[in-house]
Amino acid sequence: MRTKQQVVSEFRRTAIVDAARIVFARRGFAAGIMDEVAKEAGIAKGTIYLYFRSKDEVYKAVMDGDMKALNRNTVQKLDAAPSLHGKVRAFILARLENAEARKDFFRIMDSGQGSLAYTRKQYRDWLREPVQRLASAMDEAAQRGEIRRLPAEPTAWLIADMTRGVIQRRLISPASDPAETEADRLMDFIWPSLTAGK
Amino acid sequence: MRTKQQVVSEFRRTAIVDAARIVFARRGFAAGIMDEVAKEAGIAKGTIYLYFRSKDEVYKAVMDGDMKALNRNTVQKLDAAPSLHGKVRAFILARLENAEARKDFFRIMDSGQGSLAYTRKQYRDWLREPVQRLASAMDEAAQRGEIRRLPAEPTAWLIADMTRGVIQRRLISPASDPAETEADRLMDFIWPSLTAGK
DNA sequence: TATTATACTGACTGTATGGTCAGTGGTCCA
DNA sequence: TGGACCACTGACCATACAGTCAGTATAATA
Repeated sequence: MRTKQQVVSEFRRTAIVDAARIVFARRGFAAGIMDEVAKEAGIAKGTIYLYFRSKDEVYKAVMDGDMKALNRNTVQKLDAAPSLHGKVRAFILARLENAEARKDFFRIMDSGQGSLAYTRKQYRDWLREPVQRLASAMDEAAQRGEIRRLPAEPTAWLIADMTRGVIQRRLISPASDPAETEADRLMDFIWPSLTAGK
Repeated sequence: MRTKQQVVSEFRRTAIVDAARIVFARRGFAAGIMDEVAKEAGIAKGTIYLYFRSKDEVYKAVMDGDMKALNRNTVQKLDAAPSLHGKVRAFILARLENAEARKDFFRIMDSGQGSLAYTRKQYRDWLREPVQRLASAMDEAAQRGEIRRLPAEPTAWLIADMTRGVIQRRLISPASDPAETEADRLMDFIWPSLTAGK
């Protein structure tokens, strides 16, 4: 049973992280000032420092939370799809839609601002789980003869890289097509490559 | 005939831009302080402001110069290749090798720091020429029946996005394979997709 | 209701740094 | 040789902002 205290405390933490996400997305990490985060959260700046050690900690909290949610979401949709084709598409679509729904977060994460070293070091770890799921699915499909034999893990990373590249372009020049269309276009490109010679 | 004055002036500008590239790459834009740029260039800080209006201007000079050089290089190699396969590979390899050779610049450009808005707005324009060359080459090859018919420009952008994604990964986790190998791996993935059904 | 404990506030501090400008020294011409 | 010119210098200024902490409001307890 959580005490009233704990509930309030968690509420504040969440409010701060939410506010920080908005401010960092709007201005970037360096120009996203703590006074503004406080204002956005409707509290005094000092209060933030009751919950977080530093600006950097707040940044990490934003990144960690969103990244975990995104990866959970990706893995879930990937697992739910029956075929390999569906799984690859699910992976791509989950990333694209998330980028759409949470432009804020993706702008931060994309721009790699803030504790750069931290972001860099974490990036591969964050992505590892969904990518490895994808790789396993590809391995199994290859054994069933559905796709050609290819190095599953590098290829899965390649697909992740492609998706990321497309997301970045869509953030830069306002997305022209809906995520579904973009996912289909990507699949049109990827699938022949996986099945060539089959 | 350039006057002695002009020569010295150009020399200084270059020295400043070179120093700025190093410092910004080392620390990022925000933390790359002008005192350090001056020190790196072996001049006083005030001198920088004789040649550039602001820190932002210096940043733009770094980006513009490097971007133009990179694109010139890409187009040149692309044009030199005889076949479409060669052209696509040349495009990828040029980007990869440049990223390798000028990690500094790519770290800045990748991290999108500095005048963010500027970088974002320019990015598509910068890439447009090489990408459109690639698209034309693909169109021609499609007409010759070498590859399947597909929307050339979106596909060319996709290849550019893929390449960028791979470059980013190689910057994050120290590149394990030489650029040539990576280019081949990418081609193994891309080419079947372009020729599927042929 | 009085007392203690706890959460919160926001004015303030210290520092970092972009940009300035009065002064210096070297160069060139008369 | 003198002096006008100007590229260059670096101490200095103004500002912005992360983080602090003495003080206040609110809630819990007796």
